[in-house]
This record gives sequence, structure tokens and C-alpha cells, in this order.
Amino acid sequence: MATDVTSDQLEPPWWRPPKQRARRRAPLSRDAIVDAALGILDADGVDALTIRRLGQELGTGAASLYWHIAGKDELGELVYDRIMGEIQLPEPDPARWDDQLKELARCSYRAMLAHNDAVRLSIGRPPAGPNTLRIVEWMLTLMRSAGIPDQPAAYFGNTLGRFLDASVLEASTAPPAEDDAESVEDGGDMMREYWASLPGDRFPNLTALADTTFDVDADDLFEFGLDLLMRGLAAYKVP
Amino acid sequence: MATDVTSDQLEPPWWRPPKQRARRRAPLSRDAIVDAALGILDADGVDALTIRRLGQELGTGAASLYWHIAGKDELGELVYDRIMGEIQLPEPDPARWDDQLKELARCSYRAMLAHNDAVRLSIGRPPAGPNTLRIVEWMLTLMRSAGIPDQPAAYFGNTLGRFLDASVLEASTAPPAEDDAESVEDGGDMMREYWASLPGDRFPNLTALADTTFDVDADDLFEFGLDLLMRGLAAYKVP
DNA sequence: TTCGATAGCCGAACACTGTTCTATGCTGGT
DNA sequence: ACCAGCATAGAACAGTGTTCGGCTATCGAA
Repeated sequence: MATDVTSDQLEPPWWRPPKQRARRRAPLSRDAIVDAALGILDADGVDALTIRRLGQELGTGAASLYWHIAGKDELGELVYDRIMGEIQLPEPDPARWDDQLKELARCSYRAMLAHNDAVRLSIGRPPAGPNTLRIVEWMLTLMRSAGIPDQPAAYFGNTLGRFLDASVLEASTAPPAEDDAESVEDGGDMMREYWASLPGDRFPNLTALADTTFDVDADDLFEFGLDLLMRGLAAYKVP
Repeated sequence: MATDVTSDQLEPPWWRPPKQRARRRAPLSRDAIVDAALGILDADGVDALTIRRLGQELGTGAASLYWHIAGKDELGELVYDRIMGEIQLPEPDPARWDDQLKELARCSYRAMLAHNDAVRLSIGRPPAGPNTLRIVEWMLTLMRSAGIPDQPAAYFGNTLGRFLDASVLEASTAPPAEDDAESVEDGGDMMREYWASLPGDRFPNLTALADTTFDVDADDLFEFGLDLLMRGLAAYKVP
């Protein structure tokens, strides 16, 4: 019975083990570091997440962190996987496979978005952490049980993951910007005015659709793309 | 007849004008800087593209560049738009709208990919440059003439753009790696072995699909996702 | 033709970054 | 009491993007 394999033992081989776990009190540990990193991300975004700031937040120096983490890249993977760990997975139900898959996508989207622009830490990297793999496994189970062939299922997992990253990135870099004043011209309005100011004879559609394009709720846009992808995937269902 | 509007006059208002054009010989100019930047990108990738290296390549100091460009962000936009300018657009033909749209996506994909990982310079930024807008305009024309309503058309342009960026990013960060030796274990193989080594009782699908997932050609994956999106978009066609 | 204005250029410096080297505490086992 | 070692940091290194101030060469106007 090897069913009680904890997620700690599933860490990829290139995640350097923390040179044995902390012994006495735990002022520093991988978990504590990831906690602090998430706190900085939530508060001030990814640009504020520096090694020195992280050490300062933990009441220690920057060099101390390198005993527990290999570098900033690994920190990014750890943080990403921690966020993926927040996602709860229901029991796969083949009858409602499309609803469940969409709901998982929405959960992932919300989880990443809840941590500011943390997605920029890990965009473009393949899924690696144990929590991420747990989700991929769940997705594959669901799709196979629903009659999606292996090849489209494997491809779709990849495509959906990249779509998710891109959507979260877009949503996190262009916040609603309903700040405090009315004269605050955020980037969106500036762009809209620029589009509208283009010569109408050369760009008739751009000028006509300027409002449609920029009166976009990032969440609606995500839902639109998700629907597109799911519609396309359903066409691969065989039985 | 304002039809001879050159693309120079279409630059967004936040692209600082080069404080009048170069006067005598032209050792430095925005175009020359973008040329050199593209050269560095093609040769050594985005990590090698630093301001100092760029100045060195142009036979000048780093500070001189700041007379012509506002900073590295603007350089990224300029480079991105330059690459988009390489794309040739055919006359829109509503009868073959889906083929033409897919072909445009493939052209963009190839154009970005031809310049190494240049996509990392501009990922997540909204389309802004004149050449990019020309493409968006063309897409909108095609979709509207084909009977796609305005809202899906505007949304689809956004979604496709992000899908493109993500695909190029993936394809450029995981090259075929068929280098020279057979013992070279690139990241893909390492990941595949890790997946295959996972406990089969907890991850039956991951282990079963390890080969399917990693024997993936990035171009095939792109084509798969593109097909998914286009299939979904076609459902919005009204007439 | 002379001459100031200024566009264009650039070395040096600033404030950062991630990372490593080295030294030094502190701990538990013998 | 001692010592191996884990764990912690200060200082320093090699970079980065960016800015400051001074420099030169050219141009339009007197």
C-alpha cells in the first residue's frame, strides 16, 4: 500500500532537497520562504519580489535564503506550485466532463489572479510541481473517461495551460483602474483614444470597433476564449 | 486624399518622437537601433540584449541610445512591431475567411519564431505599434465581412494574439534539442522520465501519457490549438 | 563671416539586481 | 568538553537599466 505517498516525496529531482529539514525552531524553511514570497507578491507585485526584500521580510539576510532554495527560478516554481495547491478538485464525473473542465479552468484562473501578477514568475515554464501534476492528472482522467482520445487530450492540457497563463497575465497587467479620481487616464483609455484617432479611411474597422475592443472585461474575455477551446475540444469526442 | 499616410505618422502618442530626425550622417537612429537589437536577438537571444551590448554593437556608448529611445520597454515594442511588419497580408477574401485567418496566424507564428525568443520582450503587452494595428485591422475586416458579429470578432482578435504569443514562447523556450550527441538529456527527456517514474497508482494517466505528452512537436501543438480556436469561432458566424 | 544655440553623443556614476565567498555562530551527539 | 555540521549572514562581485553633466559639431540667424 503505497497510497500514503505525500506530496513532499513527489518533488521533481531537480528541486534540490533543502539539505535536510530545519532542526530546531523554524525561522527559515522552504515553506516559510514561499509564504513570505506570496505575501510580497500579493502586496506589491512581482517586481517587488527581490531576494533582499524577501530576506528582509523574513528578518534575515539575502544570502541565507540560498541555503534553502537554489535560486530565483526555483522560487518561482515553488510559488507557482503553491498557488496550484490551493485548487480543490472534485470527483471526476464523466457525465459532466465539460462543466467540470471549465470549472477547473475558472478555479485556476481565479487562484492565479488572486495573487496579483504572480503568473509572470512562471509563464512559459512547463508544469512541474507536484500540485500542478495533480491537476494535470485529474484533467487527463476526466478527458479520457469522457472519450477524448489520448493525443487530443494531451495536446489540450498543454493548450489550456498556456491559455490560462496568458489570460491571467492579461487580466493582471490591466487592472480595472477605477482608482479614485475621474481624470486618471489609464492605459486603456489612452489606447482607446489612440485607436479612435486613427485615420478612418485606412483603419475603418479599428475606429469602428475601438469601443468594443476596449470595453472588455478581462473575465468575459477569459470566458469567451475558454468557450472557444471547449467547443473545439468537444469535436474530438469519439463515443 | 489622405491615403499616403506613412506608418511613421501613425506612431502612438506615447512613443516619444526622436527629437527631430538625425541630421548629418545617420550612425544612430531608431531604425538602426531596432536593426541592431534584432541582430542580437537572432544571434544570442533576449537575455543577451542589454543596453550596453546594443551600444557596443552600434559602435557607441550605452547612454547615447537614450536620446532615441525612451527605455528598454519602448525598445521591446519597437522590435515587436518591426517583426510584425515582416508579415505580408493578402487581399481579404470573405469566401476563404477561415483559411486566410489561419494562414495569418501561421505567418505571425513563423515570423516571431524566426527571431529566437524575441516574443519575451513584448509578451503581455497590448498591440500598439502601427504594423501590429495594420494586422488587427486586416483581421477585423476579414471577420466582419465573413459575418462574425463585432463582439466575437473583437474578442477573438485578442484571444488569438495571446494564443500566438504563448505558442511562440513555448516553441522558442523548448527547441528540438537534436543537438549533436545522443547522451544530451534535455529538459524534455528529464521531464518525461520524471513523469514515467511517478507512482502509477496515484498518477495512472500521467504515466500512461508521458510519451504522448512529451513527443510533441511545438508546431503540431500550435496547429492543434489554432484549429480549436477557429472551430470555436466559426460557431459565431451568423449569415 | 561670425557666433551663439542646440541636437546629438558619451564617460562616469547611481541604484539596483541575483549570486557567491567566506567567516562565524549555534546545535546535538559522542 | 569537545567537535562535526547545519544554518546564518556580511561583504563583495558582476551584472543590469537609467541618469547626469559635460562635450563637440553643426545649423540658422545676425
